[in-house]
Amino acid sequence: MPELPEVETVRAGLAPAMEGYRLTHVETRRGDLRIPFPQDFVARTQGRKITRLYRRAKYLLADLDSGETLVIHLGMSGRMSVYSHGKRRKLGNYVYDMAPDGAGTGKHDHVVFETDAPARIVFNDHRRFGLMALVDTKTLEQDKLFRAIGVEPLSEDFNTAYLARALDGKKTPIKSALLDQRTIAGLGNIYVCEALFRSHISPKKLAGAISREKLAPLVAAIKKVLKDAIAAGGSTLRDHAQATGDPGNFQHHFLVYDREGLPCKRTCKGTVKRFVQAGRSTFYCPKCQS
DNA sequence: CGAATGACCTGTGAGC
DNA sequence: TGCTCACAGGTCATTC
Repeated sequence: MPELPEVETVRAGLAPAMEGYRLTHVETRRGDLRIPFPQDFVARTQGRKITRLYRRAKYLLADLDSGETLVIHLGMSGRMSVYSHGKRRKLGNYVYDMAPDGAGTGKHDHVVFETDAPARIVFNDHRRFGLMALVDTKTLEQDKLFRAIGVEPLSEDFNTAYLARALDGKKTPIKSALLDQRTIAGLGNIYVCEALFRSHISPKKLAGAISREKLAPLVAAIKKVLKDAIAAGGSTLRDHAQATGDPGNFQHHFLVYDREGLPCKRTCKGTVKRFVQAGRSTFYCPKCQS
């Protein structure tokens, strides 16, 4: 599911039910996610207050009042769903439904948190590429999971100068370079395809061979497509849902992704092609991306 | 060293 | 109806 806009959308929907609240009950229902839970996961989370909920790259991070940070990655198919206790309830700008019978006991419901919002938060991930971990908050950025991660694309640190330096001399195609989390944090297959289309750059172009004049439009396109996607609640192809259960809407704004064989949305009269690059589908218009 | 490949896991939709 | 195949938002270990 989730690239930066989807994770950011989930974060925004979780915050009213988690931030500032206490985890009154924690249950792990299945331990074999991508990284198995620590044995004492419940002991280290239950009873703790969440002081801050934020995002780094495609990770959701919840600082606990114990000095540890709960790290959550949604993998390809992970969801975090919030259900209100007792009645449908508005918290912040979100309205949360009551839990249907059996919420949190499904086949792929791996973790259930109760908070004193009061709400039940269910982590569901049928492919189990996701993970939860606990790391020391003070040394989070040095942790194995984070120490090699590149800049946040929506920060001021991500600019033409940074990208020029990051791509300099790289002989890998630009598509692969942008997917590499060490270059930029949070881009995935959809938004790389969309950003390259929007800046007229072929995904096959070698990263180090992109002209200086094309870097500024690429940086701008990345920021714009991510912001627009966040505003739309992310893209729902199959699995992505917001914390309220609602789908995202940005899939209706794709210009190339998942449009194989359809006409290019520009006036070039080209046709969108799909091919496999580094094991992933790439969508592009050969006529107006070079 | 950097870059390419396949493995991890389940579900779904297309085609026969 | 039911089979088989291709494919899906990500990362990581292994190989060249």
